[in-house]
This record gives sequence, structure tokens and C-alpha cells, in this order.
Amino acid sequence: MTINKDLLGQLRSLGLIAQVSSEPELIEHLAEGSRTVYCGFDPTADSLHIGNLVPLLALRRFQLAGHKPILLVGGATGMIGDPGGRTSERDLKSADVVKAFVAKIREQASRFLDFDCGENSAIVVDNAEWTEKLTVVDFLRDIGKHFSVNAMVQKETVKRRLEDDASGISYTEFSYMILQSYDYTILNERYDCTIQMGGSDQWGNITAGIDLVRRMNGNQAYAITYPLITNSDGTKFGKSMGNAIWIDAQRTSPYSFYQFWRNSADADVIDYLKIFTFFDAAHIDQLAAAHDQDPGARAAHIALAQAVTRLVHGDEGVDAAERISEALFTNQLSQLSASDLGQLAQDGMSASETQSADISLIDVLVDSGLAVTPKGQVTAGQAKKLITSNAVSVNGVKIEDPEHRLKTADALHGCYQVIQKGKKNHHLLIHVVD
RNA sequence: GGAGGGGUUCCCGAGUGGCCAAAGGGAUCAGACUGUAAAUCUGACGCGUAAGCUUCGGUGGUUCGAAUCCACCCCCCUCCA
Repeated sequence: MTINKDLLGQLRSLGLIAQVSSEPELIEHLAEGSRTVYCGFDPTADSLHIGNLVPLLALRRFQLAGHKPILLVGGATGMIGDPGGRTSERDLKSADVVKAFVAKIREQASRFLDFDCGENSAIVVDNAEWTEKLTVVDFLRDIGKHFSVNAMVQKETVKRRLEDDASGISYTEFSYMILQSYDYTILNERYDCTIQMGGSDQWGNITAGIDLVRRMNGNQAYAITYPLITNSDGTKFGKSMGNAIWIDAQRTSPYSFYQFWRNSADADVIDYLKIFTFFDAAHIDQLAAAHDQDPGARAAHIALAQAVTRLVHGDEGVDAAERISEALFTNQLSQLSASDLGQLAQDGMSASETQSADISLIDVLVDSGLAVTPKGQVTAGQAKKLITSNAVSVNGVKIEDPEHRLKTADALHGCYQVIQKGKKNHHLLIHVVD
């Protein structure tokens, strides 16, 4: 494995660098040999979501450049909650939950990272392993003494909470920084890990870790943060229809996943191409030019959707997603054959079956979950509102009558009804009467 | 333990006896326009397909009538010990 000597410059050109510590030294450090870099992930759910993709793909870039990535699962720190994560303190995760998460993250990350390539294979570790053994006395005597409260209070994440009249900060959360610093120290000691990467909100915690590594191990360590991804309109990245976009195909179908990227705002699409794909600079420039010239053609958006979906769900995922998209958005439903329609359900389009040959549209909207209120509940009242506000079509035809009933006689090929809410939400209802 | 401030519908935040399902903003959903984009404009936004029902930290009370007044309790914040 040869070392890419300009990794940092490359990451910066991709917009992946917010801050770095001791930059000139770090550049040299990275150029001199294979290094070990770590990034922490909190076990907040049993799947990764696309927000996690940013550090994961950045780690991959490190690995491709010849370095060794460590994924640290916060089995211990995840129980506490980073004060930067605001409001409520987190639930305690049981050992089983964390263990399941470790397995899951390894499985999901293995699509991007190589866990079996010799020297610089990626590894997964859980900080509960060493944090749980820590006694209060050891913690205070060996670790805590290296931290100046004066300095900790100055950290942005802590300061904000101290100044916030409404919430304050508990001692537990205040200690988060110390535990994260200790993680760095342990990884430095065991794996010669010298680089920690995290979101820019982690800067304070990471630099605190650098200090601790120097004090306890006498080693020089480094920090790299990436900017937190936001949408250009200021909304939170990685949500669609109020739901997180998951890596797990069971939670977010390849079709929905594909659609998420394809619907990116124009102002964001080039940034996303840089961060979430491995296209080279020339290709991205070319897509940017194509987009400027004819935004309506969606060349950049489609390339983005294809590339990221392929990365996460493979060629099959892309094929399925495009097959469904093609069918639904060209509005030529009537030209689809029965097997085409059957395939859509197979491919991950939302679908359900009914025994009834004659069923009320409102019931179907409720059963399919399309009739969600802005608050997230599914109600018949919402279904009625949607119909009255002209938001629902069946098989491509707007329905304005709340009492409308779906009958097999009107179904495509005698059994398929494509229910559409708004522009982008579809459901396939299949009559299974004989 | 003491003193003070505060808890309103997803969030912020008005409201101090009826006109309050509760202003305004944000978020969200839908419609129009477009390019499956953004911006903009329009509608919806406690539950109930309706009659109606249930909300303003909790419980009890005053009142014809309470988010608003009283009592007690719980929780949060700041300062003091």
C-alpha cells in the first residue's frame, strides 16, 4: 500500500475539512507512513443512517490512502450523551443493545471499509471495554487531575450550556469530554492511533484528547474535524418526510434512498457529490457544468443518486430504484404490464394487499400510512383532508370525492391500484380476491 | 436548606376569569408555479370522515364559567448556604 501524500489537501478540496490541529506537522505525519485514525459512533439505533456516512466515507478515504481506520462504538459514552447534543440526557443502553450495534455497524461499515486487507484493515472497538473497568478513584487520580476545569468551562459546548438559563449542564455530561479524551489515550496506547476525526462540534473534545494523550502517553496526536452537513435551506440534513434515511434496506428501501438523493436541492448537489461519492474532480466539474447549463435535466442529481445508492445497496438496488422511479414519475402507469407492477412491490415500493374487491379510499390511505398528519399520526380525518385538498390520485387520476371506493373493476389488470399522495408518495394496493 | 425566576399545543413564544383548541413565528404536510430543486403564494396543522370530545407540569378547590384566581405537590433554572 502506497501512501497518498496529499490526503489532507484532497479532503479539503472535497469540503471535508473544518479544522485541523498543527497542520504542517500533521501533513508530514500523514505523508511519512501508515497512520491509525479513529472516529466515534454512538449506538443510538441499530442501524447507521446517512449522517454517519460522512465520517465513514472519510475513513474510507484514509484507508484508500494507506491508513488504518478504527471505528469506536460509544458503548460507554453513548450512555451519557455529549452536551453538544443538547437537550435531554440519553437512555442507558444495555450491554446487549450495544453488542448488537457493534455487530451491525461492522456489517454495514464493511460495505465501505475493508476489514481484511492486512496492515491497514479497519477494526471496530467498544469503549465500554475500558471505561467500565475504571474505578472512581482511578478516574479522578489518573485522568481527572489532567483536566483543568477552568479550561473545560471555556469549551464552546460547555459554555453554551452554562449560559443557557433553561437547561444548564449536569456533571455527568460535563464529564463526557474526559471520557472521550480517555478513549483517545487508550487507542493511542494500544493501536498507536494518532488521529481522531469527528464533526466540527467535536473539536473541543478532540483537542482535549490530544492534551491527555500528551500528558499520559507523552505522544503527539492530531485532530481533524469535518463540517456538519446542512441543507442549504437550513433544515437538518438526512431527513425525508420526517424520517431518517437509514443504510439498512429494511428501514429505508433502496427506492426511498435513491429518491432522497435525487431530491437534493440544487444548491447542495455538488457538495454532496464531493462528500458522498468517489468521483474524481474532473467528473464532478463536468457534472456541475452540465447542471448549470440545463438544471432541468437533473444530470448531477441522477448521478449522485445512482452513485450513493450503488455504494450502499449495490447495482441491484439502483436498478430497482430506477425501475420504480421510472414507472411512478413518468405517470404512464397504464402501460405497465401486470408483471411490471408485481415487480414494483418486490423491488421495495410500499405495497399492501386487500381481500376486498371494493374498499373505501379513506381506509386505504389510513392502512397504508399515507394519511399521516404533520404530527406523525395516521388518521382518517387526515385522509379526508388530503382528498379534499386535491392531494390524492389513484392510478394517475385525481380523486376529489372523500367517499370514493376502490373497486377491482377500476384496478389495473384487475388487481393493482397505485395510490398517490402529493407528488412523491406512492403506495401499491393489490386486490387478492379470486 | 434559603431567596428569586420559570413549566402553554412538535419547537420558540403570546395569553393573567368568558370573544381560547389558545396570537405570532419556525418546523411539518398538501395545493399552485416549476425541473421529482429552491424561492414565492395558498390551505392544513389536538382527536374525531361527523355530532362532539380532550388539552395549557400534577392534584384538589373557588366560580354559572379557569391556561388564567386559591391551596398543596412535582420538575427545571439562577444566586446564597
